[in-house]
Amino acid sequence: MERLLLRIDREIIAAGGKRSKSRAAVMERFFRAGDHVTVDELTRAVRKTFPRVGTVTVYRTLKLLARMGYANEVDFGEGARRYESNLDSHHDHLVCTACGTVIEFKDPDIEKLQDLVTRRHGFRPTAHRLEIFGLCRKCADRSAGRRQG
Amino acid sequence: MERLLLRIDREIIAAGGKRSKSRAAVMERFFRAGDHVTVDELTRAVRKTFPRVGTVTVYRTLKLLARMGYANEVDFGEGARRYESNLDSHHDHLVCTACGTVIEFKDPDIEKLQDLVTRRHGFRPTAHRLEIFGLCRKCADRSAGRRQG
DNA sequence: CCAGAAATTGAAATTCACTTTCATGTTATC
DNA sequence: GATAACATGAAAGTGAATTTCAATTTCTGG
Ligand SMILES: [Mn+2]
Ligand SMILES: [Mn+2]
Ligand SMILES: [Zn+2]
Ligand SMILES: [Zn+2]
Repeated sequence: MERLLLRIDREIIAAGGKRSKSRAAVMERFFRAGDHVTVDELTRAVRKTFPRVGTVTVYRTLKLLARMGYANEVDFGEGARRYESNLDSHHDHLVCTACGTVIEFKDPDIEKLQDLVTRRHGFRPTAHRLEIFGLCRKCADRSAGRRQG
Repeated sequence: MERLLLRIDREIIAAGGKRSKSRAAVMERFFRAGDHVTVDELTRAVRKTFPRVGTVTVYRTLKLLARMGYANEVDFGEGARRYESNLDSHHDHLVCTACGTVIEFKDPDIEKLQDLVTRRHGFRPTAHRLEIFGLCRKCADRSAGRRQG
């Protein structure tokens, strides 16, 4: 983690950038924070320790991390996009429309079938996203309980 | 098609609405148009025959059709959402990032595997979307050709 | 330590898709 | 055709995201 931040910093400098406290604070919080965070959420979190950090810097830092491959933009159709760290391998999402919980999953079989589909259409895939919306276990149980009294 | 429009009109009236020329024009164009159309695109198309139709009416009509189940909102992350008619059964999309072509596909095996995933997590699915981004056959060929001279 | 050059910051302005408002026009009903 | 309800569209309003720009910070190297 400390390692990661150093590595990213070095990469930024190698590309002609300079270090900065605000950006460092944003990055640290981002990689510590639970994933799938909005710019607004992250800004509030960062400001607990660095109250003067502007929203713009959070926008810029997350865009930068995404460009460098350390973060992913995701969009669950809520109106604001979310970011997740891109340190571990690809996964897809179950999104609870009641409580907002996001469950990550990997399914190699689905991925294989996706490859077949694209091949069948002469399509050369570069990225994909699979999102399943519905009720997480907790919310499903709750609504079932309510239904039965 | 004429049938469809009549049916929708009847449904609107049954719900306390009234007929309207603008809305009729939008609906007709929408169901004739190729799918995956933006509000802006559809507005321009409608205005070829009804120049006075406002963007707002297109927004409202598409929202209405979506609420009534005759249209779907889709979002390929371009900044503006798209609409498609919802007359035939569910499908997913291959989206060419070079030319914008959208290929629709159905894969029951993938859907089955999705069901397994959700079951494994005690998740009750209500909707999902699977989008694969990349190059369509044409664009893939073109870029391959360029690479080889 | 001290310029000076270049990158970074954040407040404010801007953009853009989309929604809301509201005065006016249309449609249905009696 | 009078009346009430609905639909329309121009204009104003929202809200997320981006751009602008003057001020600040970081780095270099004398
Ligand atoms: Mn994730
Ligand atoms: Mn489609
Ligand atoms: Zn839930
Ligand atoms: Zn293409």
